[in-house]
Amino acid sequence: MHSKVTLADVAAAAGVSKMTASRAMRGAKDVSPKTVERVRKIAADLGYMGNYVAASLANNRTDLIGVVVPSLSNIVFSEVMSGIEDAIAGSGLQPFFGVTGYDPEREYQLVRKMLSWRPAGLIVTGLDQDKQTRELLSATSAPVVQIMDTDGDPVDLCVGFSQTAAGAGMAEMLLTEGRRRFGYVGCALDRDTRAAKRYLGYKAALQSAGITRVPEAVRNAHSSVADGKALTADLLTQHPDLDVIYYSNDDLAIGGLFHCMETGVSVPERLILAGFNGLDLTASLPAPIATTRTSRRNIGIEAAKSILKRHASAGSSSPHALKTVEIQHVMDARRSITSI
Amino acid sequence: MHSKVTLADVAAAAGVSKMTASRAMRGAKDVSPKTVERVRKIAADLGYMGNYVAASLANNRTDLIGVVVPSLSNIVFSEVMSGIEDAIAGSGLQPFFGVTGYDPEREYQLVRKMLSWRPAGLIVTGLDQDKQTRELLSATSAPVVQIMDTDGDPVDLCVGFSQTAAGAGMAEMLLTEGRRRFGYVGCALDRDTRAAKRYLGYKAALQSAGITRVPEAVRNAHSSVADGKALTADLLTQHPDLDVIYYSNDDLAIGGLFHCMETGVSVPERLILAGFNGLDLTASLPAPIATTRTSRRNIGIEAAKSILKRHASAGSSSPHALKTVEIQHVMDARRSITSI
DNA sequence: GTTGTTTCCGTTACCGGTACCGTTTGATAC
DNA sequence: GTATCAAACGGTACCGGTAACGGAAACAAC
Repeated sequence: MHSKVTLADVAAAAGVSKMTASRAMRGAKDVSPKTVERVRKIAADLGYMGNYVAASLANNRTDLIGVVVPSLSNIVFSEVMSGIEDAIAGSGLQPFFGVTGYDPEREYQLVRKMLSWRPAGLIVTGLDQDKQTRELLSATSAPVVQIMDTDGDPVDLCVGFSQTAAGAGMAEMLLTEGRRRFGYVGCALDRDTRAAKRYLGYKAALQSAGITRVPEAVRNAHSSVADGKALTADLLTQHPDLDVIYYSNDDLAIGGLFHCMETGVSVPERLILAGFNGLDLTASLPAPIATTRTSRRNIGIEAAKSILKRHASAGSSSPHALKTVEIQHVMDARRSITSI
Repeated sequence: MHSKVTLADVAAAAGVSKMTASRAMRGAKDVSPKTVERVRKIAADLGYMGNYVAASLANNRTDLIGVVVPSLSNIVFSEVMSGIEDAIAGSGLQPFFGVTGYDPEREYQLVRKMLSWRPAGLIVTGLDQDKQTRELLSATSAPVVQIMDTDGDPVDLCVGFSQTAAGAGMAEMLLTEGRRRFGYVGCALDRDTRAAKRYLGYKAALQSAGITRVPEAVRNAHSSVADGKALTADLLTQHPDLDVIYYSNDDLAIGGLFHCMETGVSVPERLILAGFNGLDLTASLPAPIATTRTSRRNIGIEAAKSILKRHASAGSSSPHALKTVEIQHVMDARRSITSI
């Protein structure tokens, strides 16, 4: 076992100073090729493994990017993370994730913890952190990217789209399809502020069209296909005349579709179902549902890129690198609505 | 801005030594309650934020748990991660994730990187790492948990179930259902060694029953519902007489189901479709498919727990804490097959 | 031969905490 | 009044690297 080989050991074995060994291992200049080779060989023989903790402390920066998401059971966030991964791959940076479970207190603790690691950047979901979390985020010198939402006031960088506009856009599309009797099914609107914003946009757009009555079936629980099925059944029992139902996401809408298939409600002829996210699955369903395709993968990619950009220019930055509060990238969810 | 407040600053402001400030912040003993209160107040006023990097270096341990998964687009791993999160919550430990994309080279690099952070533990997916990765894993003093698979030789701890047995179990169930004409649809079997193992178990069980001809449609690409649809179409065109198709996972099977619904093949009467994983979605489908329910959430939980256990006893451990190669927890996938 | 100019390497001083051990102080005991 | 002891706090030496600077040797130019 070679459990605790340090750089000093390698240096000693190679007959050079710690500093030279360090340079050789990192591929820095000011070392002769022969020495590099020798040091590396010895390091390999000894089973030396660098210590990021020490290195990070020494140069006062880590190569970690903290990523805060509300949930992992929602595939959307997995895809965001996947995009981040891809954008970062090869840059030497390393993402580390944390899950809040839509709990503001956990979010605060998580952000604190992450900042204690002095990350190279932070990516957090949404714009609606609570006050103390916001304070933390604005006090950091690391770049902070808020993603998935642009309806609000970003702390630093922001990559996403307007949730309100997405909801409104869907309503408008459905109106032009000639529908008039709108329903709504949602889950966890108390905590999922983005879903709530979509609902607001949806209702506002309908209101503008003179439609004020929007029967709803909501539940404050984690959303699932099974919930979509059950809530749709509830809603249609109460309001059998509906000709469109908007769901807070695709999972619920798919559940709704399955309910309709089992009870013989023809989709989309008699009833249009509209979800949100544009999951791959929706393209393969036996009957078409409407959805808003969100480019969540790209959101992850763009978020990571904007951190990389800052990171790259970090060395040459002016001493007082001001935080540029800006919306880096806005994806237009309104434009990516799948019509029926 | 209070960007670079260190413990020394806090100590100076409080009129105590760094050491006392450190103890006060950590809630260690040997500090008077008054002092603790004063120091903490000043720390809060100054916006002091601990530095995990420095702390970790000083006491030679981090509270990080590295988690290596092959993919994030597969919801199964999200759920594993979710289980890990839950089990760890409140323990002070912090998971950080990495994605290999089923690439052994990336897996090696990732494991190296993670170990360079001197984590409190490592959770990696599968038992089939390549040689150099295995060497890294066995050289570490941190506990290593390999998950999702027990058909092989674990480096240290292991939480999972036998993939081979799962495949065989499904075959046996289907045989007792009276089926005789078996097909198979799979994706990425070259890289997803666990799916490959299930297929082997499946074929072996069929062989024992005297069935040697198993038409297959496979594709070396990332699996999706759309692929399931397409591959099922291919397979049924070539072999319309099949009365059962086993898929390498639920996504593909769901795609198969959608294909059957669209082409009028009655499921499960004429054709049984069998997937793997037991996704929630499968319970809500308009027609029943068979699947193997894997308790992936529990796998995550148990894996994290076994690391916590080691972590807790780390202080009192003997100097030569031997690695105990053991299978900590085995879930029996064979027992959780959903019959039709 | 003297004076640059590279190239390569070592010395020193940290980075921001914590373990370990020593010291001071007040209280209690005798 | 002195001995004893626990509680509270400080000094020092690290943890394992790296930045910054300095210096010696090798090579070039004049």
